Amino acid sequence: MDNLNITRDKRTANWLDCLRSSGYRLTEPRQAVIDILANSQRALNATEIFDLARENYPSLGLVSVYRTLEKLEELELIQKVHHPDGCQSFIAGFTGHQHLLICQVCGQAEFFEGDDLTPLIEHVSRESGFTIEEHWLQFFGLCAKCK
Amino acid sequence: MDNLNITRDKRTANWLDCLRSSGYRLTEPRQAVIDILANSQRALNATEIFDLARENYPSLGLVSVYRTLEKLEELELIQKVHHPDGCQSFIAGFTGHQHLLICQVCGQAEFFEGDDLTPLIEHVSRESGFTIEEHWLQFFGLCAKCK
DNA sequence: CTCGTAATGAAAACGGTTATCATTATCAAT
DNA sequence: ATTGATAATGATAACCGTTTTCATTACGAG
Ligand SMILES: [Mn+2]
Ligand SMILES: [Mn+2]
Ligand SMILES: [Zn+2]
Ligand SMILES: [Zn+2]
Repeated sequence: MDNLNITRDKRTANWLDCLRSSGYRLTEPRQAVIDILANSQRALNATEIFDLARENYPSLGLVSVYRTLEKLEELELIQKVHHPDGCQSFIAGFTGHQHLLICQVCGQAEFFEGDDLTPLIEHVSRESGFTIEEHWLQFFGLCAKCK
Repeated sequence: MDNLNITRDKRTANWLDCLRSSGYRLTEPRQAVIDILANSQRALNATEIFDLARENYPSLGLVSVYRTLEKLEELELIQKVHHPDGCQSFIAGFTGHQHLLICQVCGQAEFFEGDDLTPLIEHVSRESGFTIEEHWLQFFGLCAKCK
């Protein structure tokens, strides 16, 4: 629990550092957005972030949420999540190549790695004549709580 | 070439049959949309279909494109394609479990199968406590023509 | 503290999609 | 073929999430 809070604060601090060292100012609206997004277990869209952040910082404007999301995505601190009912939500991203596992009920998301698609990619590549440069892989299911 | 046209006509005819046997009427606007989509090598959005279909059927309304897409998706004749710059395009779907390979330059799409994600799914499942029920897999690259 | 300017929130504009509605066209029943 | 019920259409307006505009605020280097 304590441990979790330390983790949270570290991520928030890291994001703020990252903004500062990229020449951006550390403003209250940005911190309000980051506080929400850096600690969310699931992907959130602009309106959800807006509503949650305003609980602690009621003067926040929706436009600042959009502008902050733009910056965080540009700095690769968050990434867009595609979902059957909406492709405009964001989640804190790790570094490197990872994929998402999403709960269809509560939306809780986890990253996983360990996919070795190399043989499949080579096979499809040969078969199709394509040079394959990127892949999207995403799992959907029920988290431990929801099943 | 001839062979290709026969394939095209068959798919179009099949879609029309499918509409009819589902109780829908066979109208000219619907046929205009189907003519485009049933023969496209790449995913198209509503506006693209509208522009292409109006070349042969100029009185077509954009709203009819949206309504036809709705029906075709419901009948599982087409499927939505998610893409880094837009998630509102559609492509003719095959039956069964297949994945897309998309050219990043011209958009040409091919389906592939043969992915065996079972070991990975089991591993991630054990690790996370999730029950995994669905997966999305999509490859991006350069087609033979574009590389 | 001062000052240049990045960042903000309110409001308006924008653009893709959906809803409304009077008119038309399909097709089953004559 | 003709009819008639109504599904489907296209024009128009409404909708809603996102972006742009702009006067004001507040960050932070000096
Ligand atoms: Mn991977
Ligand atoms: Mn698969
Ligand atoms: Zn859940
Ligand atoms: Zn190509």
